Amino acid sequence: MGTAQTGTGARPPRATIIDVAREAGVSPATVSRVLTGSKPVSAEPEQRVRAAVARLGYRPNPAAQGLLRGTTSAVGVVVPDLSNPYFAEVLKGVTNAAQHADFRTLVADTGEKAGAERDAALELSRWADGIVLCSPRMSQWELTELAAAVPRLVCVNRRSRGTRIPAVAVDFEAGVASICRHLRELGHRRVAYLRGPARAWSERARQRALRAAGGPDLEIVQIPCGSSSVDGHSAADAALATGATAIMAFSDYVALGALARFDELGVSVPEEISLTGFDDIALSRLVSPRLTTVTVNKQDLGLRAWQLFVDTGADGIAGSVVEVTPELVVRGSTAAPAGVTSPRRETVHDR
Amino acid sequence: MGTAQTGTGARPPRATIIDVAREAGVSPATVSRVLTGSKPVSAEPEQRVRAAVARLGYRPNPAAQGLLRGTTSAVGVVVPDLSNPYFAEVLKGVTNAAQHADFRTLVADTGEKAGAERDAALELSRWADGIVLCSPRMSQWELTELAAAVPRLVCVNRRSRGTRIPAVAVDFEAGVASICRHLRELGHRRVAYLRGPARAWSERARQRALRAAGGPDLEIVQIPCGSSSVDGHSAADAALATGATAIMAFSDYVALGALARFDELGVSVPEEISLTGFDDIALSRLVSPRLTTVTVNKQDLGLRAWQLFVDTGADGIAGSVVEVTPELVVRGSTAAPAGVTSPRRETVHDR
DNA sequence: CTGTTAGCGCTTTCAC
DNA sequence: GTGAAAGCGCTAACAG
Repeated sequence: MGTAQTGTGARPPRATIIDVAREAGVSPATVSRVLTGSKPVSAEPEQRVRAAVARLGYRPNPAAQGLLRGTTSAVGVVVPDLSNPYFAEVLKGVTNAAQHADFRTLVADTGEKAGAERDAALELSRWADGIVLCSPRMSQWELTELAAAVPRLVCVNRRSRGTRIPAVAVDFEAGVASICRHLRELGHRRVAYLRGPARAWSERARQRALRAAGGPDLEIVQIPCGSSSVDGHSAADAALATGATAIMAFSDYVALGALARFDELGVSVPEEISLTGFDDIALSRLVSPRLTTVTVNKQDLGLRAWQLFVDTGADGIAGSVVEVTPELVVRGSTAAPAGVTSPRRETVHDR
Repeated sequence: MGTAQTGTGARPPRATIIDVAREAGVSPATVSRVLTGSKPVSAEPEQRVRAAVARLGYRPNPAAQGLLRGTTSAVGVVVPDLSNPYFAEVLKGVTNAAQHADFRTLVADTGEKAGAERDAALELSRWADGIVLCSPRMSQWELTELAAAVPRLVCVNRRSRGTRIPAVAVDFEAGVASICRHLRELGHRRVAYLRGPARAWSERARQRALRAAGGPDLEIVQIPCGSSSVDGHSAADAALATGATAIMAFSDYVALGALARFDELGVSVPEEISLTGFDDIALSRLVSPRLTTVTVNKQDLGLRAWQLFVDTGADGIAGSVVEVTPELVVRGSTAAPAGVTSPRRETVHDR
């Protein structure tokens, strides 16, 4: 159908509803009614309107609609780092769900800078009906302030006790506990923990779990590290120096960095040292040995954030918190420490 | 500053410019002039306006501004798959650049479905001043049609001969050629190529390069594969069965899948078989052996796409094409084939 | 069932 | 240098 003029030449000014009305020989109101279905229109004019819409390639101007309706049909997503597959997956989860509901997704990357989060969220919120804030690094106080300024703020991986901010969060305590249990069962007694960013709520949650899990039969040695694979690579030597028989990394990403370092050093995993991650990113099953970790459905996290966003009425009530419990997946990177003949369980729970 | 009411309770209806005007004892026009700087305003009223703005937490309604100005200050990015780190990086590049210019970024994920691209782009374009289309899988004809319907369409990794669509694209031919040269120099004479998606322009470009590189001293055996690591994992056996001494994968992601399969099979890389990727994603230097590949700055690709978007006037002229030449990085996954004592170059060009 | 009218929040002439 | 008024494109009241 040679309707649209192809390629070359000047672009026609975008058709307005008035153009369509004129073209169809009806009033703008009728066009609107056909398009929104807000009120019944008889068959014959409806046909003419639809034909005119198609002929002119008309699509309503969302700015005008938004101005009138007072909503944007958009949701903003603020993430610390799009390069991090974890956040990319969460974003994908939100986007897919939003697309399904005819919502647009706006995205902002704060470059891991806690100071940028507030402004990014505030700015995006002008253009959106609400914000999904991923793993905010900002202070509790700032977050509370922000929640007051933004209509419908939903957090991912950040629960705030005092407030009514809806959130979906991984149960980091449970995840860390299951890793600790696994290592203890294998016979490990001394574990080095590669710490995440101090400002991250998820790191503080992990610390709570470690305090609970640590004891006379499981000593935890803390190693400052970070959240990237480069951090893991750098911290690996210090972890090794502690004499621990197992290393628990803040995340899979960090663990992969440590694994690469061990490879360089000729330290074999899991024979000489066991290694665990957190999150189960795609690559963790592509490395050798495959990484024992705790699995989190990241897209699902995004989907649930979207649902909270929807549930949270525009009036700002409802403040439910969804907790997602991660599952341990035992793969090749953990084994009994050298010398311990605990029955190495070959039952890999993977898949 | 107890300005913002914190947390609890009902949200105040967002302040309008009229509220500010009343609060400051001036007319809305003056408020507008202060905020946009479109015309000079004397000092004293300006102070009162700024104070009122701060007190009320006023921020202009972008829908109203957009309606009046006819622009959205937003750019749409359409990608096949946000889970793919390649596209996540490109998106990050665009977003960062856009943020810098006070533009919002809208994102859509087409789930690798060629049929969804057109609709996603069209829909996003209603809300944006233009679209960055990443690695479109749609037909040339569809793309041309789309370019006519969307103001300012910029493609990433897709050049179209006949049209004036601005694009930034990796020089896949040069990348493939450099890999072929590298393998031939090592002494390989028979190479299996793991094919990408047939619809991808980048795959067709690779095929052109392979036709040029193949010959009596370098036989290329084509293996149908795909673009994911799972595809690479599945196709690895067939590639092995060809008797080739080296495998060239469509991308790093695919190569990592193949590498995992070789690990399962106990086939050692590069001793028994050499393996190459394409793109140099972050994980390729975390696996063992580290992957020989061709490096592409993916965020830079996004940045350049943004620049093209800016350059392309709203009138739709200018149709320049930027070509990015990738560089070979030789790492541990390639070596001379067994039996050939070509001087194994230990000079790793990495970093 | 359909057309006319008013107005969403803002910017920008046009007068003063 | 400032205010009044018109209008961006659309939808929701109102008439008819």
